[in-house]
Amino acid sequence: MHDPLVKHPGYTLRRASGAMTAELTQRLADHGVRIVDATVLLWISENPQVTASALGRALDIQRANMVPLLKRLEDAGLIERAPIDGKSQGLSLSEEGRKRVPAIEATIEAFEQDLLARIPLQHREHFIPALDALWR
Amino acid sequence: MHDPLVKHPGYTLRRASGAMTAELTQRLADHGVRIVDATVLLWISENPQVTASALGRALDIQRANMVPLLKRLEDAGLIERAPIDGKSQGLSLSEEGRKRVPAIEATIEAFEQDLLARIPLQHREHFIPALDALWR
DNA sequence: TGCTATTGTTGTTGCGTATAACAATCCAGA
DNA sequence: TCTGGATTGTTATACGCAACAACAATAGCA
Repeated sequence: MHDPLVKHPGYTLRRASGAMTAELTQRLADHGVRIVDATVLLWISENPQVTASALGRALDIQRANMVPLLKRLEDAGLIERAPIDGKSQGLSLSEEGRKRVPAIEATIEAFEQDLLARIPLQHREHFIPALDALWR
Repeated sequence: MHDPLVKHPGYTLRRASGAMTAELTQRLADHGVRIVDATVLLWISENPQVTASALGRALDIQRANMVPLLKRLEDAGLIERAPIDGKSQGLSLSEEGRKRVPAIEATIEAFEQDLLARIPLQHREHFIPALDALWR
């Protein structure tokens, strides 16, 4: 059967992204978090007191969609909110969050290493620069 | 604000894929089709009488999810089904489908070219080989 | 012939994202 | 200082895509 989309960068990009996303989702399931949860936790860890809106802008997540996401993390006892002023609230890791984020981070780091290791050596250094040109 | 995921290939891959997917979705909207519709149409065009199951296997789409997809294309008058035997049916482009697929294909080709053009020259030839290693 | 695998299908669920709207609050310019 | 526009968090709703379980009908092989 003939594949009309072999050698098409956009198609290849979508397929590769889908495969890697599925794998990371699987690995993070052991920690009870989704990819987007882990991403947000890492951002909050690195930027304490960041605001929900600012976080949404950085990750390209609509403000409205941050609501259930943060609620989930708060219900899981991983993050805390503290009012900054009358309308903004700063996000930070809770005690429990600080305890569990390192393992999540380690899982992500291991995944990233494994991903990179699958790319033939001669192409490896070009991977991130090429992708960066498509969205940064 | 510090981004904890800069230089992470998996994260970069997801972001680049998302950006490109959004752009292609936009471009294909002019033709009234989604990305997955266009992909299926191209496959059927290159493989007349292909079966729904075989198509699903090639594109990693569950058999069950092919049903509404093909129904949409059939309702739009773009494809036709012809029984192969008692349980399989061959898919092919309809008259209308053959008329409209070339423009859709041209849109995709233009998109792929534009995508590639955004990647700095020294990284360009490494793009597809690197991605292929992640899913093929 | 009989058993297993395959095909198309239905129904349901979950996840991620998009849009519109709203009240409360802020901030900067007149 | 006042005020109008922008921002923040939130609700509700919808869409697109993928996953799973189950089923009847059929095909193909032992």
